[in-house]
Amino acid sequence: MPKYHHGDLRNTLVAIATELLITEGIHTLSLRKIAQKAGVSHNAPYMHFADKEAVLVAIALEGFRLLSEEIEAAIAVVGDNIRQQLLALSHAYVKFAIAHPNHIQVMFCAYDEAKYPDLCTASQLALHRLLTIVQAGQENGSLIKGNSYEVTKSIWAMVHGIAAISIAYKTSIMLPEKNTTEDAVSAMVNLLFDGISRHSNA
Amino acid sequence: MPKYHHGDLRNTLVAIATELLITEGIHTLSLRKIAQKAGVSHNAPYMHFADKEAVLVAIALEGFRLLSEEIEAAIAVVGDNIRQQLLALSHAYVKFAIAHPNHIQVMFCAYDEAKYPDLCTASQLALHRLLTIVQAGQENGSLIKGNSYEVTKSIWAMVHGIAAISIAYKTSIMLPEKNTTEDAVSAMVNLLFDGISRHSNA
DNA sequence: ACCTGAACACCGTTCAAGT
DNA sequence: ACCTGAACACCGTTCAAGT
Repeated sequence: MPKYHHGDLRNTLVAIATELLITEGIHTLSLRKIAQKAGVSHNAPYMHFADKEAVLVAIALEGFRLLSEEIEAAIAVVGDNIRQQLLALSHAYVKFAIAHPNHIQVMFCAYDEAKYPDLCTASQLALHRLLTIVQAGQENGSLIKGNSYEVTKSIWAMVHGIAAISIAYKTSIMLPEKNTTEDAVSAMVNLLFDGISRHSNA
Repeated sequence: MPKYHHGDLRNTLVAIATELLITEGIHTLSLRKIAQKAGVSHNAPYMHFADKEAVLVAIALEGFRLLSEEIEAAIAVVGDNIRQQLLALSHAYVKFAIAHPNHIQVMFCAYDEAKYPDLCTASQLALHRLLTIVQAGQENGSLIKGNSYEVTKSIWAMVHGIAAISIAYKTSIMLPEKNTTEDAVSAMVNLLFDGISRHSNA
C-alpha cells in the first residue's frame, strides 16, 4: 500500500523501528528486519542513518516527544495547585515508563552526547515543563526558594528512579500489590514534596 | 597459566565476562569472545549457562554484591547520625553507578524475575542496609514514623534516579560543573531528607 | 560430566555497481 | 541521490561426536 522506494523512507524506518521495539523488544530489533518490513534492501537504511545507533537515537527523540505530550495532557486536567500539578506530572512519567519500558530504555542509553546533541536538548525540553511548575511554586510561595534547577532535578530523579526500578523488577519490589500504582507513586513523591514545600510537617 | 578445561570454568567465565563488560562495554560483549579469552571452545559456556542472558544475570548478581560492599564501607566510616549515614549510602550508590555504568546497566535490565528469583532477592538484600537505617531513624525519632518500606523505596528511587540520569546524560545535565558530585548529590537528597525528617524547615 | 567441530540462521557494515 | 547484491567478519544456539 504505501509507496516506499521513494519519498520519505527515513520516517518510515523510524516508525517501523518503533513499532518493532514496542512489540518485540530491544534485543531482537535489527536493521535488517526493519529494512525488510519497509520493503527495501537490507542496507537502504544506511542512506538515512550512519549506523544502527543513529536509528535508536531517532526512536529516543520520538520518545521524548511522546513523553512531553503525555505530561502536558496530564497537567492540563488538574487545577492551578502546584502540588497537584507535580503529582500529575509524576504519575504521567511513571505510567509512560511502565507502558513503554522498551522505549524508555532506548531513551536512557548513554549515547555519545557530542555525537547526538539533539538528544540532550530533547531530554532537557521534556523536563522544561517541570521547571516551570517549580518556578511558579517558588513564586507563589508554595515551594521553598532555593535553586530551582536543584529542586527540578531532585523531582526528576525521584520519578525516574521509581520508573526504572519498577521496570527492572516488574513493579513487585517498588509498588506493593494492595495499592494502585498511583497511590504508591503519590506516597513516595509526597515525601519529597514535603521536603521542598514551605510549611511542611503538616 | 590458569588451568581451565577442568575445575571451575563457571567462575572463570563470569570473571572474564565482567572484565570485558567493564573494559569494552555491553554492546561488544559476546559469549564467543568470553570463551576465547578463557581458552575454551565457543560453546563450552553452554555447559554452565543456559544462554547469554544467564551470564548477564551472573554478572548482575556479582554487581549487587559489590554495591553492597561499597555501601557498607561508606557507612562504616561515619558516625551514628542517621542523616550522615543516609548521605554516605547515597554517595556510595551514585559513585558506584558512575564508576561502573556498564555494570549498573546489566543489573537493571528487566530480566524475567520468575526465571531468576536470585536476582530479585539480591537487589532486595542490597537495599536491606538502607531499610535498617530508616528503621533506626524512626526509632530514635529523627525520621517520621510512617511506613518504613515507603520511606526506604523513596530514597532508593531518588538515588537510583540521580545515578541513571547522570550516566545516560554524562553528568552534564544532572550534576552542575561548579560543584563536586558529592555536593550535587547532597543538595538533592537533602531535599528528600527534609521531607522525611521530624522538625524539618530548619 | 565436560568439551569440541561443524553447521544453521542470523547480525552490522562496507563496497562496487546499477538507475 | 537513492537503492541493490555480493561479500566480510562476526553473532547465539544446536547437535552429533569425542573423552
